[in-house]
Amino acid sequence: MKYEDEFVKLEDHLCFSLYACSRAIFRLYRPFLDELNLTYPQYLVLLVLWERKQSTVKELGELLGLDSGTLTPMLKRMEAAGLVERKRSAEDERVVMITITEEGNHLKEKAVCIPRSLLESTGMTEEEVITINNVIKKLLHNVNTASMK
Amino acid sequence: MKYEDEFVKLEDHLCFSLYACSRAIFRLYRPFLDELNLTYPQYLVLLVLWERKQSTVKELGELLGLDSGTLTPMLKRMEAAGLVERKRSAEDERVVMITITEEGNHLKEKAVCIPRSLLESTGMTEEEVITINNVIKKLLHNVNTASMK
DNA sequence: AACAATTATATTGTGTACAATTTAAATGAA
DNA sequence: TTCATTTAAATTGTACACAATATAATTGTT
Repeated sequence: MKYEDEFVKLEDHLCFSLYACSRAIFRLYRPFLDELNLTYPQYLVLLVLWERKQSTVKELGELLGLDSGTLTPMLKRMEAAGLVERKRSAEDERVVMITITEEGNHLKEKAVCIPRSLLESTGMTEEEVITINNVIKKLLHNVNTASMK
Repeated sequence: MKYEDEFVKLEDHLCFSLYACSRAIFRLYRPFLDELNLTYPQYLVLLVLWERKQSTVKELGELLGLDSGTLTPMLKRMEAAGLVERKRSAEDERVVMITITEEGNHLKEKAVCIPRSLLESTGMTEEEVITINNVIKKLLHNVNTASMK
């Protein structure tokens, strides 16, 4: 009945565990991403573009849970680095199409080994990771549903 | 055998789920914390100080997984807001003691209801949250152990 | 058609994160 | 004791996050 009590400690805050854990995993990614000159959020954008070649800022925002205030400058940096192209759609001038470049696509080959490397460095089994991921995805869904109201 | 494959999708990246989920929960906290004029990381600092009244920058860094580059400016803002005091230790001039003020301590009464409110808004049971928290804390431990090597 | 409302990005401003470096104090070995 | 090493914070610089606002294009209503 922790949540009935007067005070919930830091360590009992699920939100803190998630926050600390995601940053701790960022740290594991860093040496691999440094190799590719990528930040973690940039890597996430590429994951989307490796799947579908092309996307809009709006769609990237929905998939990653980021807004244009975060994405616009990040995508400009990625464009400057030669990883993506930004072009206004001809049909709807409000929309900016983000397309992956040859160079951006080429990084995929160097990046595919990262998930397995990280899995090994934590010493966890693939099944464990998949199970936890499903739990977190369900939690994310609950939280997003809650924030709609 | 996802991790043996050529390519792991965004949604199968546990790290992305954790990252998205922790930011989604931040969003649930926001209206409550706005009321107290706190950011989420500042709330975390107060959680520590509500437990032990006093801490050092180093200790806060270890507990929260943040470094002085993040904490120093944040603690200065909290000092400016009247929530904490920053004072060099007399025994060891390198150490900065962070002490909670009357005002900072007073916020505790307004904040204790937050965890329960959030629990209710997600519609999850306390047992579920505790279970997930234990899973994530174990994962965090594994990740931190991995990064030592 | 005219114009209000909506939509997709961009911009501005504040607050983290964190690597890398700096500074000053304390510790330890010769 | 003396000086190299270590340690705790602070500083610098870059990159997110995100609220709030602005801008321009499209859609919906009358």
